[in-house]
Amino acid sequence: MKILFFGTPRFAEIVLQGLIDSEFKVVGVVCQNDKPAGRGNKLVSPHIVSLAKANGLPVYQFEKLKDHIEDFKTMDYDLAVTASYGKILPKAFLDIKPCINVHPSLLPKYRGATPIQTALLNGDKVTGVTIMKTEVGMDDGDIFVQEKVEILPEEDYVSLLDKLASVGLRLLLDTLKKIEDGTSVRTPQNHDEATFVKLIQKEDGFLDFSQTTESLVNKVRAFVESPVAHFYVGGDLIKVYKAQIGQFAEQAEVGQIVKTKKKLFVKAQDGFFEILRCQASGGKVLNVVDFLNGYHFKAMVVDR
RNA sequence: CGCGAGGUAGAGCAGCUCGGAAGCUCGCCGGGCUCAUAACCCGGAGGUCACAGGUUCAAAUCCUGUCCUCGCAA
Repeated sequence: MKILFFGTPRFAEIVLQGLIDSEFKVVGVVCQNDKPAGRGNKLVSPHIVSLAKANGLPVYQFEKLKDHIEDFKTMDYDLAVTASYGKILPKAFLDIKPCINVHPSLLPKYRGATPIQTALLNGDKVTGVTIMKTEVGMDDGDIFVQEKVEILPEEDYVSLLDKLASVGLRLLLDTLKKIEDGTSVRTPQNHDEATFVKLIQKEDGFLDFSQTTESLVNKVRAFVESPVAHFYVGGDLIKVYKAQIGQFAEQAEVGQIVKTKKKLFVKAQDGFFEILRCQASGGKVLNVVDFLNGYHFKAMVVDR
């Protein structure tokens, strides 16, 4: 079975790698356009482009799929697979060949672009992966298979994404086999139970210490890749990559910074938010011990 | 040429304005103290101050160029 793959970020990369290694033949990769990024605003290709090229696969980066329907019609493939492609596929494309999607949530829960972050933000203990038919509506197609995945307390966006992607890959390969055999079965979603996730804005990463330590830690876990949980002290930006609910028996005002030789806390609504890994502007991401060795606090209360 | 910060012991930083013996914290090695610690004391090893030129009696420090890292914006 020849597969045309649609996907852009890391989640898609993991799935694509698995497909390449499988018995199925990937005939091409469609991903988003190169974008100006980083210092100098140089044009940067999505990571997945190098993976595709390293495996000799043609890469298609179309501004609008709608304008390339004829191109797709002439392509030699049997089935399209989407995984975090990042764009809605037009009906004209979906009408050409069947298309299935890998979605990292227990649909109909968490439809949309940020299911993994949302599960972490909400402090969920369980999430999952769903293989479903790609339709015009957002993540509302019939379900082939779904599997629960436990979220461990120390898990963050990156580790959870890896776990979900590898489960998703296994389920996808399973489903592809069944489709090939003609034994696949799919059931409609219960649309009444559907929930939708929000897109993430940069300011969503701001740590407001009037919130609970648990919600702050969840924010760190969810946003570790982007936009990264952060706050300001004395005008300096501090990004937090790893944190936990701290154990510290002292009184302090909300937003006050408390440090010992090897530990760094910020008082939050209901306790101490302990920073384990962070970064100041211009510096590298550091474990808290290294950070404390050199960083000079310009204030001992976070900026509002 | 989008804006900005930085490269100094294994790690994180200070020193640079105003040129004149390489310093702090952590780690490491050795010793000591304590019922105990989110601890403490003594000693030790470890650095071509990113690289290359230039100015000077003298450069981590001033000037020029190169390489690398990071924050912002998009």
